[in-house]
Amino acid sequence: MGRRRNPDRQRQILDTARRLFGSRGYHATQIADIAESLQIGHGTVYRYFSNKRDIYEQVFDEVVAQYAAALTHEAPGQANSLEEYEAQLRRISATLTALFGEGPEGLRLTLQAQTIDDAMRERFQCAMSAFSAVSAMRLQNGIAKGFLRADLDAIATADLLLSATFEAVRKTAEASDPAAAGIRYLEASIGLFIRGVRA
Amino acid sequence: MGRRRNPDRQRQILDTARRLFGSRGYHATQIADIAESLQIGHGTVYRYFSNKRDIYEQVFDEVVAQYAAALTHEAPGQANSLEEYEAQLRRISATLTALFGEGPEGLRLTLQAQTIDDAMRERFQCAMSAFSAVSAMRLQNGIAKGFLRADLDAIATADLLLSATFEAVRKTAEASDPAAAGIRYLEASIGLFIRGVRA
Amino acid sequence: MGRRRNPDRQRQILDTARRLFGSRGYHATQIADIAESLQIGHGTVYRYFSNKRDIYEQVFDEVVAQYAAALTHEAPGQANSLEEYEAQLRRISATLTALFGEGPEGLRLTLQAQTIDDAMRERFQCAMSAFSAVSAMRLQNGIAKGFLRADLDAIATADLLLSATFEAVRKTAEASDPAAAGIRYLEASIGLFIRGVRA
Amino acid sequence: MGRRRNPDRQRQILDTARRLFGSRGYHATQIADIAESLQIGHGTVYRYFSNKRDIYEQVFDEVVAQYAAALTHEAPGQANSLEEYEAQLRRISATLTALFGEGPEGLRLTLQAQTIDDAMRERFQCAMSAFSAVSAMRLQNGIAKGFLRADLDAIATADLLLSATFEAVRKTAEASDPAAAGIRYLEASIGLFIRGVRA
DNA sequence: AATGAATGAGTTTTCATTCAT
DNA sequence: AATGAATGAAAACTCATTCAT
Repeated sequence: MGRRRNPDRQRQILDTARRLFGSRGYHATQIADIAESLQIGHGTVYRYFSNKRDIYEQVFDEVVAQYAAALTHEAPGQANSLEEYEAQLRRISATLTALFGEGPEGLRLTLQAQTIDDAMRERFQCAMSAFSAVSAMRLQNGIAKGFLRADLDAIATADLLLSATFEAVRKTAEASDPAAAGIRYLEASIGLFIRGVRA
Repeated sequence: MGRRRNPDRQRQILDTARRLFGSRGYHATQIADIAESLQIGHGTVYRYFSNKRDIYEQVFDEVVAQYAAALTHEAPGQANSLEEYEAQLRRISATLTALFGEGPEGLRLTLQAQTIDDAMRERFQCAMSAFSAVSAMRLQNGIAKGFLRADLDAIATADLLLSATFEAVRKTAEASDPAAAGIRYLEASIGLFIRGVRA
Repeated sequence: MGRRRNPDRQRQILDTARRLFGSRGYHATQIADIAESLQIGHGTVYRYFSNKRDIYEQVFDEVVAQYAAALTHEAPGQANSLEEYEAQLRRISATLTALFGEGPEGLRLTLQAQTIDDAMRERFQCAMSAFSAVSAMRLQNGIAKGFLRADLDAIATADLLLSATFEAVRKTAEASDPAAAGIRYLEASIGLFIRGVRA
Repeated sequence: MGRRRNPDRQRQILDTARRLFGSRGYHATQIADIAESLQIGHGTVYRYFSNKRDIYEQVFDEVVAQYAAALTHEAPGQANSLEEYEAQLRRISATLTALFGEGPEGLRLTLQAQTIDDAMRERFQCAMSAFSAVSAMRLQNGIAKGFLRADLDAIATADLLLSATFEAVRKTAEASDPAAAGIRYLEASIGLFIRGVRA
C-alpha cells in the first residue's frame, strides 16, 4: 500500500463510511458510494484501507470507543448519593447525545456487526457486555452505599438502562428538533430510572 | 395446474429464513443456504416465493404481526389500577417471551429491514411507531385514571419502555437458561417500570 | 416414453406450440405455457415429445410441408400462357392464405429456426432454397414458352416473388378483416407480378 | 468520476452484439459470448450497458435509424417521371445494400424484436409501419403525377415492394460474391417493380 | 397415463478489488 | 499518489426436464 500520504483522506473516508453504513447499511453501501460522496476515485479508497471490512472495523471501533468513553468517564464508585448518581446519568446522557448529535448512524451501525461475519459478531457481543458490566458496577456501588434499593438486580437492570439510554439517544438524533427532543428524552429517562432504582 | 401444492414447504422455508436472516443477517444468508438447510434444491425455493426480498417481507410481516398481537392484545383502557397495569405488563412480557422462546432472531431480523431498501425501511419505521403509540396510550390511560404520575411524558416514556421490553425479551431468548433469565428480566423490568411510572 | 395413448393430445400440443412459438417466439414460450394453455400438466407434454426442440422441429416440419404443398401443387411446367400463369399464382396465393387463415404465426415461426441451433438454421436455409427453386422453375417455364420476358433473371426474381408473396400472406393474416385484406393483397401482388414478368 | 470513459468500448460492444444477435439470435447469444468475442471480461459489458435488453434496444435503434435514413433520404415528392422514380429506387437500394454490406445481421436482428417482450414487439411494428408509409407516399406521388398506374393500391403495393427490397438486400449480403449478387438483385427488382407499377 | 413438485445446469447481474496509466 | 477501466468470483434467478405418486 505504500505510505499513506494524506491523513485527512483517511479521516474523511471513515466519516463518510460511518454516515453511509449507518444510514443505508453495510451491505447496501458500495465502496463506490463512499468514494463518490467524497468526490474521489474509488481506487483511492484502497490506498487508505485494505478492504471494505477493514473500513467497517475501524468505524466500529471508533464508535464503540466513543460509547466507552462516555460510559466509563465517570468512575463507577464516584457517586455517594442519589443526587450524585442522577448527575452522573445526566452527564453520560449529555455526552452520548453530543457524540451522536450528527445523526443516529452510530447506533445502527454497530448492530450491523452481527451481519458481517463471525469475528465481528463476537466483537459486538463483547463490547455490549462490557458496557453492561460498567453500568452494573455503577448500580452495585449505589446498592452498597445504600442510596439504591437493596433488592435491585444490578446486572439485569443495567441491560435495561443501557438499552433505554441508547433508545433515548437514537430518538434524539432522529428527531426533527434534536435539542428539544434531547431534553424531553433526558427528563423522561431520568424520571423513570431514578424512581425505578432508588432505595 | 394449481400453484404451490405443498403448504408445509412454504412454512418450512419461512421458518428457516427467519432463523437464518435473524442469526446471520439478510445479506449474509443466501437462497442456497436456506435450501441446503432444508435439504431441498434452491430452485424449489422459487416455486414458493418470487424472490429473496419476498421471503424477507413475509417473514418480517409475520414477526411484526406477532409483536403487534402481543402488544395490542390488552386493550389500552382496560387497566384501572396500578396492580392491573402491572398485571398487563406481565402478561405482555410473558406473551413476547413465549413468542421468542425459540431464539432472538425475530428482533434482530426486523432491524435489518433498514438495510434492504427504502420501502422496507419505511415499513419498519411505521411498525415501530405503531407499537410505541399503543404503549403510550396505555400510559395515558393510567395518567387519566390517576394511578400513573401526572407529569409523565407518555410518548417519550413509551419509547423507553418498549426498547427496554425488547431488550429483556432479547436477553432472555439469548440466555443459556431462558426460563431463569426470563423470570429475572421480567422482575427487573417490572420493578423498574412500576416504580418509575406510578403516581 | 412408452406408448402414446392419446393421439389428440399430440395434435393439440403441436397446434398450441405453433400458435405460441409463432406469436411470442420460441424462447419466450415455456413448456408450461403450452401445457397451461391446454389445461394439462406440463409433465404430460413429455409423454408426447422428448423435449422442447422436438416440438419445434415437428411444428416447423408441418409448416414447411404446408408451404411446400401449396407451392408445388401446381406443376411448374403446367402453364402455357400468361393467363394460365396468373391463374396458377392466384391458386397458390389462395392456398397459402387459406393455410394461414388462423394467423400469421406460421411465417414468423419458421424464421426463428435460425435462432435455435445450427441444425435448424441449416434446415431453414434448405427449405427456403427449395421454395425459391420451384418458383424459379415456374418462371423458366414461362420464359421458355415465351409468355414471360426473355431477359428475366429467373432465380433472383423467384426470391423476390416469394418474399412478396409471404408478405402478402402475412399482412392478410394479421389484418383485422382478413377476407378484405386477402383480396386487396392478392390483386396488388398479381397486378405487380404479372406486369413485372410478362414478355 | 465521469462515467464510461472509453467510447470505443461501447461502439465495439454494439457492433459485436449486432453481429451475434443477428447471426445466432438474441436468446442464443450470451453476454459472455459478446465479451469473449471482444476478449474482455463479461463484467466490463455492464460498465457500458445496464443489461442485455438495453444492448439489444440500442442495436435495434441503430439498425432502424439506418433503414430510416436510407428510405427517407429521398423526399417522396421529388420524382417527376418514371425515370426519376427508378433512379430513386436505385439510390435507395444502393444505400441499403451499402449499409448491410457487412452481412445480413441487421435484417434478422430486427425481426427478433418480436420475441423479446411486448414493448420491443410494439416498437418493431411501429418502425415497419413507418417504412411502409413512406414507401406508399412515394407511390402516391407517382400516381398523382401520372407516371404510375392509376389503379395501383399504393398501401398494399408499398408493403410488397418493401418486403422484396429487404429480400434483395438480404440475399445480396448473404451471397458469396456480394458485388455480383448486388447488381443481379438490383436489376431483377428494378425490372420487376418498374414494369409492375408504371402507368 | 397424467401430474406437478422438485431439481440444478446455465444465465444474468453485481460489486469488491486490482493495476496500468 | 490518484484514478477508474477492467475483472471475475459469487449470488440471484429461470426453466427444461425428471420422476415419484
